[in-house]
Amino acid sequence: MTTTGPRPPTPTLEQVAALAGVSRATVSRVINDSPRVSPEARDAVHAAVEALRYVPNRMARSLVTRRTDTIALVLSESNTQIFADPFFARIVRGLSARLADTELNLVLLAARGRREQEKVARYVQQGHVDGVILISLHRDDLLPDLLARSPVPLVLSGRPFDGRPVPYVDADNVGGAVAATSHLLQLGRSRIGTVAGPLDMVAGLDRLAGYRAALAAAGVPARPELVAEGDFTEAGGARAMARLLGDVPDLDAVFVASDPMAVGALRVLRAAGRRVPEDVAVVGFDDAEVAATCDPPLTTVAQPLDEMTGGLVDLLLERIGSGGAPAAGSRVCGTALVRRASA
Amino acid sequence: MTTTGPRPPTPTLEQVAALAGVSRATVSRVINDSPRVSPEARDAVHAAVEALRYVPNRMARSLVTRRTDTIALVLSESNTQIFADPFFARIVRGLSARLADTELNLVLLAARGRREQEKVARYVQQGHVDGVILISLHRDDLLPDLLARSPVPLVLSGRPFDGRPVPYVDADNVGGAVAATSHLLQLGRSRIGTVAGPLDMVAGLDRLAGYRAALAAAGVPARPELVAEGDFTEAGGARAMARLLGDVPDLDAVFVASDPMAVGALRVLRAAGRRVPEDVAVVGFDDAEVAATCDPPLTTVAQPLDEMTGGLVDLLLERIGSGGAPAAGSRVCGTALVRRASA
DNA sequence: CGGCGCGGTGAGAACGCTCTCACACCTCGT
DNA sequence: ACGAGGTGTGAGAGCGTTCTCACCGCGCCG
Repeated sequence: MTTTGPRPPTPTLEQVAALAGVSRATVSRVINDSPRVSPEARDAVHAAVEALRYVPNRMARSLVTRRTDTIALVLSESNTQIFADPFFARIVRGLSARLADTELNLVLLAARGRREQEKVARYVQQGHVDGVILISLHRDDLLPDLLARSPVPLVLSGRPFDGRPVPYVDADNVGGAVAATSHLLQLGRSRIGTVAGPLDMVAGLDRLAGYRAALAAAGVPARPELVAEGDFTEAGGARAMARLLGDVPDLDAVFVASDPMAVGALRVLRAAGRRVPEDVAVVGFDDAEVAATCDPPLTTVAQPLDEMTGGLVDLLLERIGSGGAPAAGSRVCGTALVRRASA
Repeated sequence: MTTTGPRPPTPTLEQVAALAGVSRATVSRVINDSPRVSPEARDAVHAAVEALRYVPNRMARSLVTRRTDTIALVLSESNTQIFADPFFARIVRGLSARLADTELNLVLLAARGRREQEKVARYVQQGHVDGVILISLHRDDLLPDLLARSPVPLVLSGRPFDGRPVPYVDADNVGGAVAATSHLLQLGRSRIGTVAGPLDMVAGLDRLAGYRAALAAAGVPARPELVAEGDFTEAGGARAMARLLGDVPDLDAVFVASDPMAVGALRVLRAAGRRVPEDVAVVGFDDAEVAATCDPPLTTVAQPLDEMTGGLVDLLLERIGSGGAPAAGSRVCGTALVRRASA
């Protein structure tokens, strides 16, 4: 008969020890598989664990070890757009995969708006996690400061705004944008526009800077009307493309700062009767899955995502291991132009 | 000079007490603002907390209170598609908002593949969270069983497959689909197809059942070629629509089981030269943001998301409060047809 | 044959908090 | 004037782990 009432008490180490006929210490040794245990004791303990369905209490363990074996991926976004970005999904997948055969757990914390950011900061400060990976940073984001205040190791996905001493992993956004734009120049295009990312994010800024640098290096004069700001979403890319096309009807190429935006741009170009790449050549950024499947397949700048997620985790673990040691070791990963049909 | 080395020791209650000239117990009372503390003591403690930048250690607290003030939203998905679904983003937003002015924290746990599911189950069992909300259930999902095994309260977003005694909150998918399909019938359409959701999910199944029920009630014979299965994504919707159009060229209406799929369907219809709603009337499901902005604006079935997320939280808190008490109180929320231009 | 090392074990002290008591003090009412 | 009742406080016992020690018995070398 199932009785209503308080939770059934979960078994403790003590009870396992009693059942196995050994001491708490021995059970603890078995659980953490220390070598110094006789096979008999080990078997007895395993049997008792099995019988009692014993699961260690993490709170108690963490209290003494001062580790939680959990790291947080914090997304600081005012809207929930970020979820929709395939880049984000790939980061999550990459991190999970990287942590798959470790003891470490990954939790996602979403913080939109000041109150939630403070709540997340508190969560971290209270010691729920061993380290934090912070993603999707905007210029006025409070979270880096809030988190830097606590002793919990922090690494950033993407270079921070002001040169604060927080280690990070980033793609070479400038280099990638230069490669993309140079490619369009080599194609003989001269009226090259760009759909930039949000300019309150470093990735948006850097990709725009790369675009400008490539043009400048080729001696092409900068024309402000060739730049339209997007927000990394497909809809935003479409809007920006429409603006560009309106202002510069004879546009013959465009560098779009993310693949979702490029998909939106392609749609607008087609609707406007422009052929891609004949009339307008298009290069994207990210090498998202959609880049290979859209029509026409998108020439784009690939980021080494596995290397980046791996770097993020390595950096974080290193800092955790060293007790929050020196803030060195940031990494910028090279990008590669992937040629497809659109340019 | 910043020295390399182990973490600076975080202050403890003891130290705050010493500085404030009171006992641990009093500090604890102030922290948990119990009424039985004199103003002087309260001020002294607050000052000490401030001075030491004291933050309570959650592990220690949880060890004795047996609460973590954290609940988990677990997404069980083999791919990371779910992130891209605006429905998911709205759930997260709704839950966060609902928890905003409580002490409760929300963490997201992603589990794709068996190993990650087991890892998530272990995380929950070890006592990291007070309760779990499980979302995006497929038929063969292990997680409900894995989680039901632990004493941690669980509620489902969406009705479970077999009638297991787990409380849930769901939209009236059947009713919504009936309303959508009936609407198309009332428009005088007779060759009504459907782009169904994945048939290993209850929402997919129920919406298809509603479509069939409405047709049957109207005496319209069922034609298998009028049903194409999608996967709730835009690309999947486009594929399914293309299939449908190929098999049934004289289709005059379609009920699409999610708005992202409907957007894909609209694109395919336009590419095929069909006017919406003149040639083919389209009804979606979800009332996602995109439904209002796409072209033409989408007639769709709205789910009361705030009610649903609220219900989820209420149900869970109730069970947490009662120590995992009876599995009653599941809730099915009514839906409403939102008329726009597409049908 | 006595010590020495070593593998296996258990007793007990932390870890940082909450919470139950018991106690001191300070009104009141009679 | 004296107990009853309330208010603020502190001592101390846990919560379920880990980890340091000390201990025991054994084989081995000198």
